[in-house]
Amino acid sequence: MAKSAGEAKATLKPPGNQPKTARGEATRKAILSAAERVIGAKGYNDASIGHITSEAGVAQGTFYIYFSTKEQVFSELVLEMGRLVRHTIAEATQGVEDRLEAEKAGLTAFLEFVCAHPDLYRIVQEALFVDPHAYRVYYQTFAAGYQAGLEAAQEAGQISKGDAETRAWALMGIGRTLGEQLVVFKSDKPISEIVASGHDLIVNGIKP
Amino acid sequence: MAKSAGEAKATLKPPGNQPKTARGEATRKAILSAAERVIGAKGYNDASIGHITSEAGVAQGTFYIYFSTKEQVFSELVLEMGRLVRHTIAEATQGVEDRLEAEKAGLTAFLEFVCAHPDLYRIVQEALFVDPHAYRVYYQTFAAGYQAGLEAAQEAGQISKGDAETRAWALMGIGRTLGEQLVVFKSDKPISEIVASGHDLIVNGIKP
DNA sequence: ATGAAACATGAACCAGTATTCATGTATCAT
DNA sequence: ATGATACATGAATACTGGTTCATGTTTCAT
Repeated sequence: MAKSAGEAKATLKPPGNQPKTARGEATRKAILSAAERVIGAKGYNDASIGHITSEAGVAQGTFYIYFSTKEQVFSELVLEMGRLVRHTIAEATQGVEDRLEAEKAGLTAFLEFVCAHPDLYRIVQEALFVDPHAYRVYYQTFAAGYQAGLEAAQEAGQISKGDAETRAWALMGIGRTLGEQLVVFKSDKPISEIVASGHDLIVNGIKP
Repeated sequence: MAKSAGEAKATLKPPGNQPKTARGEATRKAILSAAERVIGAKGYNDASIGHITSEAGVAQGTFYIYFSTKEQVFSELVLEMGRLVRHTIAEATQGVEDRLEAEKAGLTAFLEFVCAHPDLYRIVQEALFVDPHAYRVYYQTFAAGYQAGLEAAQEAGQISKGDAETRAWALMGIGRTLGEQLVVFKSDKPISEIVASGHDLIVNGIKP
């Protein structure tokens, strides 16, 4: 019942137009992927529709067959980034019983991900201005999952007691900034070293 | 000698025009402060010169008496933000002998600062796209200072040994994200609590 | 085959806005 | 007083770039 209504008037969003053919599907993907590269490289404002479509190898008007607005393609990228990151980390920590080990695996996976997708990484930051809602969703979803994980680990006695919400944000911040050091500031330090130092900090702190 | 040359051709930057009168000084400040509010609120692109000047209570042309370009006023804001933050933290940690205590004082000062200047905080993030150079300078300067402090504390045996560079970035990330939680996500958690939890994490880690 | 739906094109439209400029007005040293 | 310099104005300029549209072309069910 709730489902049938959603089709006619799109309870949540009018997504431009969804392709109905394999050809359309391919074109839409081409545009989306071009947008990722172009926006990631030049930023939202300097990335014109013309740039994006020419990178995708289609005419300018084609863009508006699949996206109703420039902002929409951006939002979609942010959403996709969120799903990808969470999926990547979930996969990497799958089956790791010890939380401290899971932290290490998660941090490693995250840093590898941002190295593989430097564009997407920058895009999320710009969302704070271009699409604040997407930005909030991105971080709040991530933080909520993180917090739940920490709380479970506390119950299990795998980590010390503490304010899981603040911890979640703080740990997220560590990953974020270390990722930025890699991608934005182009550090050549190997990921394994960064993870080792970062993880030691997370586990033991800095007290003598 | 070095000075006299600097005047004619500005070795470092042509700062639009520096005012030479108290009146000019005041106008320039008014524009800069209006720019902070407007850009902070609407973002760089949606903040037009018209918005800024009308907020400042001057005509549009007046802007170009003091700034040669829209980007320049932005850069100046980022630079100012950097100086302000570093100054604020330096002041707060002044004379605190123990590094662990200094961390707490610094984190508190930082969070209080971002609460007092939410606009400036957002502006720095946007610099990644609008003025990447200013962005890099901001974080690298901050990180370098942080790292030096950590290294000194290590020598003094006040904190454990570890990769000071990575630690500096990680700790910066904690402050950054906790500040964001406050300002962007409007958490109502009192700063003292956030600091307590964050500081405990920094000092002791999360191991059981 | 064939008509309709989906897809594609790129030139034209148009709104917004950064920047310039010709024309004033205030301030101050002499 | 008076000329010079700093400061202020706001309309005009110039250009960018998102979006639309009239016109094709491809795909596919029947």
